[in-house]
Amino acid sequence: MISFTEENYLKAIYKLLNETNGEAVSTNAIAGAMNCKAASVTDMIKKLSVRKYINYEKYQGVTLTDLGQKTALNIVRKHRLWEAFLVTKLNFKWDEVHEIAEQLEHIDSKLLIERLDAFLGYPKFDPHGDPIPDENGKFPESKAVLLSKKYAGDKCVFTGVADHSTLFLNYVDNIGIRIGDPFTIKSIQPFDKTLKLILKNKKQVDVSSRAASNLWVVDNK
Amino acid sequence: MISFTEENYLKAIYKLLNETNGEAVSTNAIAGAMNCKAASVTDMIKKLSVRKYINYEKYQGVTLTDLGQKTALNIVRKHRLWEAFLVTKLNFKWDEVHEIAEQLEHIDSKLLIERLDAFLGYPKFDPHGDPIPDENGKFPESKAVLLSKKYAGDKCVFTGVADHSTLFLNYVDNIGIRIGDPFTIKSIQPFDKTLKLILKNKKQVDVSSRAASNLWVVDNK
DNA sequence: AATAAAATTTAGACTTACCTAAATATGTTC
DNA sequence: GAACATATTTAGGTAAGTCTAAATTTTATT
Ligand SMILES: [Mn+2]
Ligand SMILES: [Mn+2]
Ligand SMILES: [Mn+2]
Ligand SMILES: [Mn+2]
Repeated sequence: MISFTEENYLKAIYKLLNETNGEAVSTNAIAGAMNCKAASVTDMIKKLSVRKYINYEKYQGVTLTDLGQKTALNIVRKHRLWEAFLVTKLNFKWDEVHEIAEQLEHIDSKLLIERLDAFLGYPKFDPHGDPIPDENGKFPESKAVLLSKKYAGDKCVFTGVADHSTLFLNYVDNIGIRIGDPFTIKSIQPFDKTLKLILKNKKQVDVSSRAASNLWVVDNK
Repeated sequence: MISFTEENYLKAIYKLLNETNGEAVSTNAIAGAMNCKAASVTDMIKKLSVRKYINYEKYQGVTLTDLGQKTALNIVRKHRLWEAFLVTKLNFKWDEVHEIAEQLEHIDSKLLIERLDAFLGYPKFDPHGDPIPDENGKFPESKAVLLSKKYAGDKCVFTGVADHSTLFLNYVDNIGIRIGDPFTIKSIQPFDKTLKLILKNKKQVDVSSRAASNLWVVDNK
């Protein structure tokens, strides 16, 4: 049996490995993510290593084994399915679901997740546009790129956020775009790269370069 | 903050107090319910007593304080709402939900439970016919009595089970009665008190005295 | 290559929730 | 009301997960 704490470490290591593009994750980085001290991390990674969830050599950081990756992806899957449930069935806002999903992701029942997935209609993305891996850990295809990479005249569909903070989510709410909404880039201010967007309701909004680099979009047609 | 373990102790004490009709619950009884040793119970009840969840005097057993009762009822509420969710929304059978609800009952979010309750249409009873207390710990009215107390000729509606074991739940499934079903007691065998029931589909079934004392019913008209 | 700085590990401790074995209190029987 | 049986508590210990402080290794700088 795997404990909540072990699951949280694996999830943290999984996320950090994404940021390092697969480079071994440092003890300090894990301590930062887990909000604990490096000494505690050393204890835990020794244990996870013995249990074959991670590859670990003293002073060299860690990577996930296949078992560790599979386990981490299952937690990510559960987290995102529960977030989808909270938003689509229980009318939560997308900035209210993360904390609750942090708890629900540890519920241990394969059947429950199968049934929940079916109940939700096998969603491919969560309320923040994050892809939901299937039971084998496979992610859905996605051609999303950051809005900051696009050009004036491009027609896009808003598909997700890279920043999950309440501050940013509220900012996006206020702009008036929702996941799935199409828009056109009217112009990009040469000086500071502020984008002027035309939304589907014809309204125009300015989006800072900083904000644009936290918005995922796909081409529209 | 209250731990999962503390919550489980309070729930166990709550259930045992029901069985003793309010008489102080013994250390051994709690150990039996919690599947642990009496010495562990003594440790825990000292702690729960310090935290004002229970009334405890050495060697005299325990009762719940108002805080303890309120806390226990909230766990019962969550347990039963989650069971209702699993059965009515995720198509679980009534004998499959208890273990999962044992986990879900510890999820900590007032808003989640409010939303879940609304999503389910404010159910008053769970899939086993057990009453769901409201957010103030108040139970719905119920006039249910055990089938074993009824007489030949009585018309009843089946409202719940007193025994939650898979064995008994499957037995009830096989008899062919479901919660909410009406039936008439055709006769009661004088020798062993076996009841002969006439179901709504005209089928007749025999129900042993033992089974009848685990079936809750209300009068039908 | 030597030294300084930063990262990591080790050592020793604390808390929670559990255990066994021993001590003590309660209750039951004669 | 002794003596025995049973229930409960106390004493001392373990494992998980955390901490601080000290030791060690790696990395960066001169
Ligand atoms: Mn989240
Ligand atoms: Mn998400
Ligand atoms: Mn149950
Ligand atoms: Mn139930």
